Amino acid sequence: MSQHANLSRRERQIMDSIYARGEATVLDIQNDLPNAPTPTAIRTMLRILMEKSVVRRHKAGREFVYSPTSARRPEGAKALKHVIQTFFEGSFKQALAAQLASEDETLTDDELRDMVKLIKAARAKGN
Amino acid sequence: MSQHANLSRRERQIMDSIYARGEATVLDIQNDLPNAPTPTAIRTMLRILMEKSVVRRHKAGREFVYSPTSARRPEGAKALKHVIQTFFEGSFKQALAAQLASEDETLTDDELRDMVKLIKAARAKGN
DNA sequence: CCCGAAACGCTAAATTATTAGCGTATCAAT
DNA sequence: ATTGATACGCTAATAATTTAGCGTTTCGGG
Repeated sequence: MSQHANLSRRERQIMDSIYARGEATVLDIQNDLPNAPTPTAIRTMLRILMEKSVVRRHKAGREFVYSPTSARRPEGAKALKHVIQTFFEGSFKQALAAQLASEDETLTDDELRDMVKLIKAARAKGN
Repeated sequence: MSQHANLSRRERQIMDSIYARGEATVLDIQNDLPNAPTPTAIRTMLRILMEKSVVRRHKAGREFVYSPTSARRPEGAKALKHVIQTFFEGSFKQALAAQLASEDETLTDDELRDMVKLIKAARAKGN
């Protein structure tokens, strides 16, 4: 199971921030968090997350930069799968339909065209 | 923002169970939860979730059946969007690519064909 | 009608999560 | 070298979550 699922609310929010950015400083994270606490509080969470081995860090100048220990794509795939399982009866197709029906259309025509290509390539490969 | 994001870990797990099933009894939920606590504990969480107005319930025979107050699809769309934002740089296309690349191929050829149709229809409509 | 099984709610206890306080270290500019 | 600004970690407090205990209710079968 994705480690993500076992994290507390704050821990997850912090991981979301780090994943969305690729890597992040304490201040980056503070900017992303809803009802952000003090930097010190965030550092405490980060220390815990390090103890759990879900983040690591390196020094950049005077400050630390935090990044996930698990690569983004695999984690994303798991998260995606979970959402599809929970809300779309396990059907990616339904998720796609929902996205296409979404009001705030974020998909450009170019992207749609690319997606068709991706799918066709997958079908070809599947044969 | 999706209410989902503000819930505690257990609350979220419970909501996931209810959403995945459409509706659920206490025992259903207990079956779904990792490290499931006693039914009484689950009832407490459900009571809290009711106070937060995220679930409602109705009686079926001797027991209660719980269901979400927010419809599944809109919630799913929000959850999906969040995952895409967090792990795929906001690009649904990338999420699709990840899914297609996924080892455990859950997408049948039929589904892929349908997806192409959906996309084409969306493009046509977009013009 | 009475009993046992199964479900329930309330409430208090225990565990976790979340936060801030406070003293220390680092760095750059004077 | 001293000062000021910024970042840090440890630790203890506060707050929230999570859990189980216990008495009550409900329902079906004897």
